Order: sequence, then C-alpha cells, then structure tokens
Amino acid sequence: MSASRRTLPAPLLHHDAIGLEGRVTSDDHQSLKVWLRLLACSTQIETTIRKRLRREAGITLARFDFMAQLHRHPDGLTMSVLSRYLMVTGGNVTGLADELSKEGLVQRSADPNDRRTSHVSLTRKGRKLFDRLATEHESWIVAMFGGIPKAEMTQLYDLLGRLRVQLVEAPVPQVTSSTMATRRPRRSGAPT
Amino acid sequence: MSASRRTLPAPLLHHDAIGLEGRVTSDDHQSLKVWLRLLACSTQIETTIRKRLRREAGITLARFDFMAQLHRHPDGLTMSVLSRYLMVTGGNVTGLADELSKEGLVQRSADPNDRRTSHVSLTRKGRKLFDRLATEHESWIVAMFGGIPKAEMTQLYDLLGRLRVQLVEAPVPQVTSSTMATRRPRRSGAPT
DNA sequence: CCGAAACCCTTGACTTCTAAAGGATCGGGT
DNA sequence: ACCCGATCCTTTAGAAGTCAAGGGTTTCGG
Repeated sequence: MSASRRTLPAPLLHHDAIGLEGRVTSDDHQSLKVWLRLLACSTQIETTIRKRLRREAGITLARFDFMAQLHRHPDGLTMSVLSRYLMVTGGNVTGLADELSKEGLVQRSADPNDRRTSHVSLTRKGRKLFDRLATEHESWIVAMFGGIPKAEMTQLYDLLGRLRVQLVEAPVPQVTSSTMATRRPRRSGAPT
Repeated sequence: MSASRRTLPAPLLHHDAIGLEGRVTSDDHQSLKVWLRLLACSTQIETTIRKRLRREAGITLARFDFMAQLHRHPDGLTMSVLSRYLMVTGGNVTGLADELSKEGLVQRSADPNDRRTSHVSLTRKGRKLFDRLATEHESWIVAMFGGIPKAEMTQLYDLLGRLRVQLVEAPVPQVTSSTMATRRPRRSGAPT
C-alpha cells in the first residue's frame, strides 16, 4: 500500500496492534491461541523498541543487539559464537560486523592460535555509545511492563521458563537445523 | 557463518535455543528478563515453523500467513485490508500477491463497483494446498506446547492477554507510526 | 458538473536476513 | 607426510520488508 504520503489516521495503528489477535475464532485450539497471543506481544514490543532505537539514536535493533553481546563479553567473541548468541546466520553476523567496524564501534582481531578465527570486540567509542543506549533501552522496557504487578510478572516469567524448556525438549521430530545459527530474530539485548 | 553444507552436529541447535536466555545476568531488572524470555520463546517457535514449512512444503511463512488470511475470508479481501491483517506495508502485499498468483495459488478479481480496488482470493489449488498445510501446522504447534498442562496454558493465555492490553494502553510517549501498516511480523496464521 | 482531496494499488530504491556454496585452516588418522 | 572431515568465516542470490513517490478512481463541496 502506499498510504504513505497521505498518512492514515492514527487509530489504524491501534487497530493493527490488536489485529493479529483478532484473527482467532472462538473454537481454535488452545495452543494456537496462546501462540498467536505470544507472537502478538513479542512483535509489538519489538516494533516499539526498534522504532525508538532508530528515532532516538539512529541505530538498528540488530546492531544494538550485536553490541549488547559484545558489551557483556569484554574480551571479545568469535563470529560463530556471536552468531549463536544473536540467533542469526553467520552471513548476517559478517555483515553486521563489517558495518559496525566501518563506523568504528567494533573491531576484529586475529586469533594467534587459529587463523580461521577472528575475535570481535567493542571499541572505546562503541562502548561509550552502548552505555548510553542501554540505559534508555531498559527504561523503555520497564515502562512497557510497568502496569503489571510484580506477582504476575513472576508468574509470567516462570511460565515462559517452563515453555522454553518444553520447546527445547520436545521440538517434535526432525528439525535438524542445517545452518549453524539459522535464525532471524532480534533480541534487543540486555545490557547489564 | 556457512556451516551449511557440512551440517553441524545437532547439539548446536540445542545450545542456540538456550542462548538468548543465557544472556541475562543475575540482577537484571525483572521486566528485561521477562521480555528476553518472551522473545526467546517467540523466536524459537517461529523459527521452527518457518523451517518445517519450507522443508516439508517448500513454502514461506509469509506466504502461508497470506494464504491463511484468505482462507478465513473465502469471499476475498482487498489488498488494503490484507495489508492491515498481515500487518505489513502495501508494497509487500502487492509483491506477495504477485508471486502467489504466478504460482496459481491466488487470484485477483476486479471489483464491479470500484475500479481502484481488487479482491484477492484463494484458487482451488491454493485452497487445497492450504488445507493440507494448516493441519500439519496446527499439529506442530500443539506438539510444541504439548508438555504443558492445561491449567498453565490458561494461565499463560491470561497473562499474555493482560500484557497485550498493557502494551496498547501504555506504549509510553510518542510512537506515532507514520505508515498505515508499518510492521514486520509473521503470524503463521490460524487456519480454523 | 468540476476540481480538489481522499483512496487504492503499484513501482522502485534500499535494507536486513536467510540459505547455500565456497575458500581457508586445523586436526587427527594412517 | 598426507589426506579427509570438521570448523570458521565470507560471499552471493533472493525473499521479505520499509519507505517514498506516483497513477488511476471515487467522493464530495461549491
């Protein structure tokens, strides 16, 4: 759709946010309903963060996540490990590293023992930028969850933990990922 | 990372699934922890579905979602409505429709009353394919959530509902999306 | 009934990410 | 020594998305 130039009325956004959920008809199976609701929440938070990051710091969520990983591993990480942590493909990591290093936020250094490997780490400049962003980022998250009482948060946390374990243990037959880190998420990494 | 041709040992996938979560250190704020866990679950489910869809039907998640919408609206939908339902921009919908119709899964038809509009609907072939996939798709979802008792599922469903409302009501100051359907999710639409 | 505004869709440039295929290096066997 | 399989990284093609800019159509106020 174009709809760009003549921007639509705001209410639409609101509708969108709801939309994904509205698709479930009354008697769908429960798993499907939970999944769609989960996805709706996840997507909306991600979208919000992505927009703010871009708007207020001109940075991409993917890059923020990339830097977040390096931030918590000051000694540097190899590309492959980064790829796993970020849950994206190696090709993607290569690209991100290229761009960030071009901007001087990140640096690659050779491994003395294995010439295939290279370690990536934040530069001083990169560390400085990330420190600033991380604070803002966390405040956004806290604000988004702000209205929910602590007890419910704990409950939610536990249930999601349960789910995660369930997912890892019973990924149903064959899903033997071909590429090492075959995914396309966006973390919005935790600073601290 | 390549790692493609010479497929890596399975354990790596397992590790990946955990990775995102492992990043939270002990004293992070609770909101951040919940968010990361939420994202981890969401990402993993989505990834799994995407891979299976590709592997077992050679179809893309985006296309599956597209077809899912049409499936639940047998009389067809306009591009703009589709754009809202799928939560993607119109340009994207145009492209998807082009490809799917090129494969004969979908068809465009003119609106007798409004020549600007065109309605998209599944062809018989498309309906047939989707029916087959939808069944499989749901069974995957059910299997993934399978180990969780019903009571907990209900609890999770309610908590996510609470969260969704919270997100809509308090998206913190300015996030006034400019384009109509400004997002990049992936539903994995519910068939029924 | 005419022109401006609102709408619907498409197009094209760009970005991000996946998937698949290499190129290079390391590490055992034999 | 040498080879072969496993690893690590990069590269390339193409899918999926966004954004901005139109080109037709309707709608509606004068």
